[in-house]
Amino acid sequence: MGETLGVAAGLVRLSFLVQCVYARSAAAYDLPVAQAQLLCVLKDRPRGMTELSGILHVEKSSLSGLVDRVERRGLLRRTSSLPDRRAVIVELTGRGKAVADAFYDETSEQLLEVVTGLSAADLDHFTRIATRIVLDESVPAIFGDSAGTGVAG
Amino acid sequence: MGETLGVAAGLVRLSFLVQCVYARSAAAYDLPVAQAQLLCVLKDRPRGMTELSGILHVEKSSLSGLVDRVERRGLLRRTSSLPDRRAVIVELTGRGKAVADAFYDETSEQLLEVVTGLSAADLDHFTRIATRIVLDESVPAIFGDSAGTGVAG
DNA sequence: TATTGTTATACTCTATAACTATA
DNA sequence: TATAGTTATAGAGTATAACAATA
Repeated sequence: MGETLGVAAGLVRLSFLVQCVYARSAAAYDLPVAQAQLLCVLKDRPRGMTELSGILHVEKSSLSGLVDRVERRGLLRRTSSLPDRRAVIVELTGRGKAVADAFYDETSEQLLEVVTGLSAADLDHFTRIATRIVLDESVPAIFGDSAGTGVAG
Repeated sequence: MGETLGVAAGLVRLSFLVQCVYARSAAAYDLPVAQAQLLCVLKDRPRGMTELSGILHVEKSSLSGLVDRVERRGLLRRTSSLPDRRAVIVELTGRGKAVADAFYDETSEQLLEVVTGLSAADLDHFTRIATRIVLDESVPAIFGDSAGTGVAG
């Protein structure tokens, strides 16, 4: 052994690896990464455009086009919010929900394989620390239905 | 306490966080993420187009355009390989090297801040495990000059 | 006036397919 | 024939600025 990367290099390369796995899984569902990400955010509940913009860290104008493309695939629909007639609620269709669930499960599985070589103790420790960082930094809930809805610093 | 994400959610959200930090840092240098990434790969040594294509996981045709745009900024130059006259060697210019170094240092610093809340022991453990995963999976050396030149599975 | 969302525009990034030049 | 790289083309993704409708 001996080779040790710094924290920063470890984080960036790990991130690159995760992106690759995510992208490969998305491609298996014929989805661009951005669209798969949107599906995952909408997986558990409908969201407003401004809300989605904050979660995904994209401008509302960019989001309009992204939602258009996913809508064209029949995976989501725009609904109008009754209380505020300016607002739009974005929600998955039945097919959208099915695709989102399948993609989520498949991606989770592929990611588990990435950490297959770790001991149970290391895996547990690693998960705990990663969770800690992510919650500390208020990373939005772009994957997984549990905690975290804020906007990352 | 109580809130715990699964491994997969932890990995994806951590990756999202790292991407955000990376993107913000790149923006501070007026660089699109892909261009910053290319600079980091070239930071320590020149590379051929096919080699870069494998490291960055992009088609050579896409890479041609990417290299064009960075070249137009005066941050790299194409050199011809003497032994094989088909091959092209891509290397940073003086300014490119300066920008790459500055971006790399700044990004590393920003990423360190992300793990500021961890104890020394946790940070050490985390880094060791992340390094282990990244080396096990042969993640290319897209950041940091140490080990890893293979192509991710 | 402020906010919600869209449209117009321009650029980056990406892949596929067809191509040139060299090996 | 095979490999190195480019060009052509088309589409996705993004931001900025200007706009419409509602609050």
